[in-house]
Amino acid sequence: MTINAPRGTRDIIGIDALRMSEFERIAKSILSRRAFEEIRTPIFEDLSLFVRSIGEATDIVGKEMYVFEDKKGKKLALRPEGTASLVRAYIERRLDISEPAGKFFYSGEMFRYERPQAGRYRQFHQIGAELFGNASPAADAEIIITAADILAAVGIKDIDIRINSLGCQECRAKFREALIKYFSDINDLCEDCKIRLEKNPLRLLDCKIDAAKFADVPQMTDFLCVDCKDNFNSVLSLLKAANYNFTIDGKLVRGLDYYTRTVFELRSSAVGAQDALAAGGRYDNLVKELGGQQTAAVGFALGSQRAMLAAQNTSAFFDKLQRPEKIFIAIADEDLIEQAFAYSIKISKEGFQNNKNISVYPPFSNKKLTNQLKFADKINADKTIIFAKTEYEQGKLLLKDMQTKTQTEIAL
RNA sequence: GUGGUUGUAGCUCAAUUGGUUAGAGCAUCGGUUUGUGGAACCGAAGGCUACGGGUUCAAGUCCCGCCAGCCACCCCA
Repeated sequence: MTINAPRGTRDIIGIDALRMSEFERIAKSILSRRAFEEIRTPIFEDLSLFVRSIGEATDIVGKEMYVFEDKKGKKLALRPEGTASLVRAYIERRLDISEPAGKFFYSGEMFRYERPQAGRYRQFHQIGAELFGNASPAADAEIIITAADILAAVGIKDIDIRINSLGCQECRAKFREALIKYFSDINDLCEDCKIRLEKNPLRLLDCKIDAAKFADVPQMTDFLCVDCKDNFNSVLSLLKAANYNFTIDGKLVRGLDYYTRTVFELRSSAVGAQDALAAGGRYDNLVKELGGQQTAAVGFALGSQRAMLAAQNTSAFFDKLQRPEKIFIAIADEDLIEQAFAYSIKISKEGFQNNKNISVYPPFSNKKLTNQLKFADKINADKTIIFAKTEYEQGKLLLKDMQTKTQTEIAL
């Protein structure tokens, strides 16, 4: 009986692993140029952290978390997203006091028990950034732009930036009431919408079945208070000033409870229904709610596998990759195996010390030279160094260029 | 969690509609006289048809279950 990878997980191998590493490299390099610092948080946390930050009523907390008890009966959960952990660390290390304007990013695996689909996995990789202590619309704009830049840098075209404002607690409450009133007058809501009306009326705006019935639904923008409205408009002007196109989407609401004011999603038509490649927003109350100082915050999270899926134009990617020069060591005479082996170890070590971008394949015995050269081809070796008795006794090796088929002698 | 759909060799697919021993291409491995590669030719290996039941003289093919992938919903990155 063979054992398979659990549902919704996968082995990333070969070219996909390369792409993944390269994607991470590009993202980190963009983030660090915008002064975000990396932070690595635990992969599991106290269950209550997620319940309090993401919200008890959300699906993520309600039915998608991997929850378990440790040997002392402590309730823990595999992280379903990154923001909660980061905020926890920010408060725990008292960065809200010592470094209130901190800018951080993370890159790692998240876990959600969902039904898998292309671009949706139970273990998935996210890269995200959080910008603390800055309530300025410029912070919102920078976060959105940074997420868009990462996607663009890996060759994703036609990124649709959707943006909305959820307002502050006051204006959201008014909007919520108006929505409840509006929807209560509609009789033939779908089953899901009836539940949403109870749990989270904002989510009705998202419904794909009933959307047609909501032609004259109240718009959030009409309920924003003066401050929130100014703030939203400033974010939009900043995006325009930096030449980023966007669509205002009054129906955009996010599934996590902690958002305030700006929310956004970056979509691509290059994938199926799982088209949100990155998303995020402002959450000015979360740090305080989790026990820190009142601290403004805004961030995004980006789904790496989804981004990979959307990045069909992968050539741009690999153009940037500096492939190492592959060197294969062959032996024409089997009794030179020890010398050849030691030599291969030696040059790979020197390559590391001198920072030379090479990869060395040590020799193996039992094979004819013909087969060794075939193998060199298969692995796409650039050079083959052959240990041959006659030349070796003169202190020489044969260096074969696999592309040009030319062969020269080199000193041992 | 709901509905739909698919599952045959490492990969892409066949198998005359229920009928002998499940085939092919690519990939793999070996060989073509042994110190020189990509081609060509010859050969080999590789399958309890995802898994488990059932119907039938007979099941890769039909039925049920189960697992997994995909599509949409739900949700979300």
